[in-house]
Amino acid sequence: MSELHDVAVGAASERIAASLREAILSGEIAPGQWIRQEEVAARLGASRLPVREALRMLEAEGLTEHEANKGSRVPMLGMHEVAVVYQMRERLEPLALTESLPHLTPEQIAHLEQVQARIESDEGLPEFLALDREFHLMSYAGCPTERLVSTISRLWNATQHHRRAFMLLSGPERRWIVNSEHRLLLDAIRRRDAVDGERYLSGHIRRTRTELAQHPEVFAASSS
Amino acid sequence: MSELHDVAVGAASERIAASLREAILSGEIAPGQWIRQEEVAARLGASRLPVREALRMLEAEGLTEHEANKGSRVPMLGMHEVAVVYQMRERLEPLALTESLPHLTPEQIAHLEQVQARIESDEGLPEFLALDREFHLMSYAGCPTERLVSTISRLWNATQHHRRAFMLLSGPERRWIVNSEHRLLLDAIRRRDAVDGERYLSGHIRRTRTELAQHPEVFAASSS
DNA sequence: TGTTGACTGACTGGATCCAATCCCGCTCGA
DNA sequence: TCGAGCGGGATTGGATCCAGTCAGTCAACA
Repeated sequence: MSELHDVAVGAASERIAASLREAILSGEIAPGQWIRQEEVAARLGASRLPVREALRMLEAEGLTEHEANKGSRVPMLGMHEVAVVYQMRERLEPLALTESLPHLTPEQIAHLEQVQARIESDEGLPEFLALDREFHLMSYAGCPTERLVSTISRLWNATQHHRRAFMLLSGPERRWIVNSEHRLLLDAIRRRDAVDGERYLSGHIRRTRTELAQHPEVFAASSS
Repeated sequence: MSELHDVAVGAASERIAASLREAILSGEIAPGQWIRQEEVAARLGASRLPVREALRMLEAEGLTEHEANKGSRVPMLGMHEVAVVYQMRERLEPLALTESLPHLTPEQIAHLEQVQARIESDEGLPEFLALDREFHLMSYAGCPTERLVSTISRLWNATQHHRRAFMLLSGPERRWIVNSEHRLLLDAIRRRDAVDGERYLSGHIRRTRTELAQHPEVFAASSS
C-alpha cells in the first residue's frame, strides 16, 4: 500500500503532532511565535480538535507551552535556563548511558559508528543537527527505562533552537572537537565501559555548555 | 464569592485535571486501572472533551499514560524502573537545591521549618506523604528554572504510589531516620550551603532507594 | 471438544457548531 | 494631549453528534 495511505491510517493527532514537531525542530516555527490552531488545521486538512490534542502532546514533549485562552507557542529560553537544561543533561545522560550500555546490541553499536562516520563526512548544518541528536539518543536505545530517555529527549527539544543558532555562528571549524569527543565516547561504548562513558559524555555536554555561555547573542532578549 | 464559584471560573479542563491528580496521588485510582473518559465526565459534570484534555495534561505530568484507541491509565512501574526514577532524583534534585538556595527567602525557609515540625509531630500516613512532598518541593521554590522543578515533580508523581505502599508496610518506626536527614538538610539550607545540601539530599534519596529495593512486595508483578 | 469466525457492545477519535474570553483599536471626556 | 471605558474581531474552550476501532463473547464448524 502507498505511503500516503500509511500516513493516513495513523491517528490524525499523531500525524499533526509529527508535522508540528518537524516544523519546530527544523526552526520553521521560531521560539515565541504563536501557533494558531485554525491555521494548522487548515494547512494539514483536519479539524481543530486533533490540532489541540497534538499541541498537548508537544507540550508533554517540552516543545510548546500553553497559556489559557491565548494559545500555544514555542518557549523562549533565556541564557540561564539554557545553562540549567545543559546541567540537567550533564547529570541525566550519563545515567542513561550506564543503563543502556549492557543492553546495546552489536547492531546498534555498528549503527552508532555509521552515524558518527556521517557526522564526520561534514554535511550541512541541518544534517549535522539531526545526526548529532540521533547519535546521542541512539546511544541510550538500550536503556530499559522509557521515562529516562523521554525526559532526556525533552531537554534536547527545549534547546534545539540554541544548538542551531550556536552552530550557525560558530561555523564548522570547531567541529573537530565534537568529533574527538564522540570518538572517545564511541570507544567507551564499544568497550561497554560505563565509567569512561559517563566521563566523556558529561565532559562533552559541559564543554558545549560553557562554550554556549560565551555567545550571549544566541539567546532571546529578556524582553519576553 | 464562594470557593465553589472560584473553582468554577477556572477552565473546566484544569478543574478536571486537578481532581484526577488528587485522586491519583491519593491512591484512589490505582496503577494499572483504566480511566474511562465518560465516567469521569459524568462524575464531574462536564463533557468528555475537557476530560481528554485533562488526561493529556496529566500525561505531561507523568501521572498517566495513553494508548491509542484504548485510553489512559496510571502507569505500573516495575522495580527497576522505580530504582531508575530514584537515581534520576538523586542526580537532579541536588542541582535544583543548588539553584534554589541563593533565592530562597527567609520566609520560605521558615515555612520549611514549620513543615518539618509538622512531619515530626507524627501525623497519619496521608499527611506524612503530603508534607514530605511539600518539604522537598518547597526547598526548590527558589529555583528560577521552572523546567527543572516540573521535571522533578514528574518523578515524584511517578513513584507516589510506591512511597505510600512502602511507608504502609515499613511502619512509622523508621521515620526517625527521615527526620534526621531532613534536619541535616534543613540546617544546610539555613546556612545556604549548597555542597552540604547536595550531599545530604542525594544521601537521603539514595538511602530511600536502597531501602525500597529490599521490599519487592511494593512493586507490581511483571504481569503487565 | 477445540478453534475459528463474526457479531455486538463499549469506548475512543474526529467534525461541526456554539459560547466565552482576550486583545486591539477607537472614541469620548477631562 | 492623554487616559479610561468600550466595542468588534479573532481565537480559544466546550458540547453534541457521528465514525472508527478494539475486545470479549457466543455460536458454528471441523
